[in-house]
Amino acid sequence: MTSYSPVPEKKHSRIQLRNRKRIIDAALEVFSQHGYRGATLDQIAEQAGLSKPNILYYFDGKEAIHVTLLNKLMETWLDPLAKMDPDGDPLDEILGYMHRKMQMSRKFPRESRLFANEILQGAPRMGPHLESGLKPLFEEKVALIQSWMDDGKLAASDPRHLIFSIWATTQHYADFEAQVSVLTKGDKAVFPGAEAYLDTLFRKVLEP
Amino acid sequence: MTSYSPVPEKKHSRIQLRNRKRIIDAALEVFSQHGYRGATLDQIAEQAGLSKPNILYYFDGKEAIHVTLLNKLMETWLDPLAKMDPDGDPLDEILGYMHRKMQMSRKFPRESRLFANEILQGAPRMGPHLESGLKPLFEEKVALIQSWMDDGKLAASDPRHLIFSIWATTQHYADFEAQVSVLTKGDKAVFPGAEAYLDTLFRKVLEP
DNA sequence: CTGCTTTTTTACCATTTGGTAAAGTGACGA
DNA sequence: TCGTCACTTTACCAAATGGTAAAAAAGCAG
Repeated sequence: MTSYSPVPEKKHSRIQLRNRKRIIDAALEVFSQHGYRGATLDQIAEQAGLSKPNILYYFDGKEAIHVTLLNKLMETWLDPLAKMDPDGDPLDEILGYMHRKMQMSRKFPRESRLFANEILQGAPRMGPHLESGLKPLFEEKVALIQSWMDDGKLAASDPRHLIFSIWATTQHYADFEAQVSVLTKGDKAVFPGAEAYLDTLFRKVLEP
Repeated sequence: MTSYSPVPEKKHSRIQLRNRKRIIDAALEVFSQHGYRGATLDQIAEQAGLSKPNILYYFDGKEAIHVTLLNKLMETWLDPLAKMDPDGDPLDEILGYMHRKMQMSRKFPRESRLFANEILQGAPRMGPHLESGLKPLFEEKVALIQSWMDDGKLAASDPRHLIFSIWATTQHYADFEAQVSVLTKGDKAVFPGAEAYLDTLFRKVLEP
């Protein structure tokens, strides 16, 4: 069992904890804005309020920071889907999921863009995580939705493309914010409008 | 009037034309895969089969290549939307638009990722184009769709979010291909399935 | 206080990368 | 065949960037 920390085993002092958190926060800011290659250790250092060598005291390198960040956020990212309840009302569960994803776009746009960047580049540092983290969850929920459709509780369609369309439409507002904001300038209620629109949209596809 | 070309005015020899095209093609490949900062002139040079200084003989620099590329592709990118016909059948026109966008994702995924990269980073080299190229067209079509809705030819909803959702869902298959392919491994008919699903989806929102 | 460990800084380094100067090569008309 | 102009290559350079070594400073247990 190797550790990411420079200290061999889990010896996390208060300073250790505080600075590692600072670095991860700074890295989220910088990586999500510039992508992996576009981000520099100097930028992360400045954002974190630490010197570059000091950052390398806490992490083994640029890539280690990025991987740690991705790992840390993976659970948060999958959480809304994991919360989809097999025992709940099918329509409520899926619309609820869509709304939770929308909240993610609204509250965590940096996290959204971080993942978007990584996937766009072909997921070079996240391939394994897609297989081991996302895929099983995806398949579980696809099967769940399929069973709801088979039971006639939802209109039949391809559950995989349904999930893709939820991801696409909700993440769009975070990932393509630069474009959305140009095209909706002056509208203070873009997110509420989007939520209302998507609610109607998915309700119409899903209602039996 | 300044020109991008090293030759002051429009003196485009055969070699000039051929090599500029090679460079643009190579740049599309490299920029779409690695993003602006991630791409290097050496990569573009190798892909183009030319030396780096030779590339700089044809273009003023990395940024000039990127800007030229973006400009060249802008029209192609907006074309499907521009083709939406005010005199056509509303439902056919919008679904037709969606299908044309889907074709773009299928046939020009690199172009899609190029734009996605640029927007994700906040459109630093495309801001003006969004304002001058995309925005007027967007607003024209929003007004058109709104008038169709006002006339009762389509179910009422927010035309802006409708267009966003078409962009999001169709481009998803190109931009997040790395993720889609992991989750649909073995399925040879992802695109046809997506098209059928999206056809149903938008038909249900749009039908009055 | 004291000695030891953890943390931070200073001073570097090697590589990569965008870019340039200038010499060389080739095509083509007079 | 020669001169000119368009194109290409060779040999560089300065800045940026990821990373390191080692000294200095700060914590902290006794």
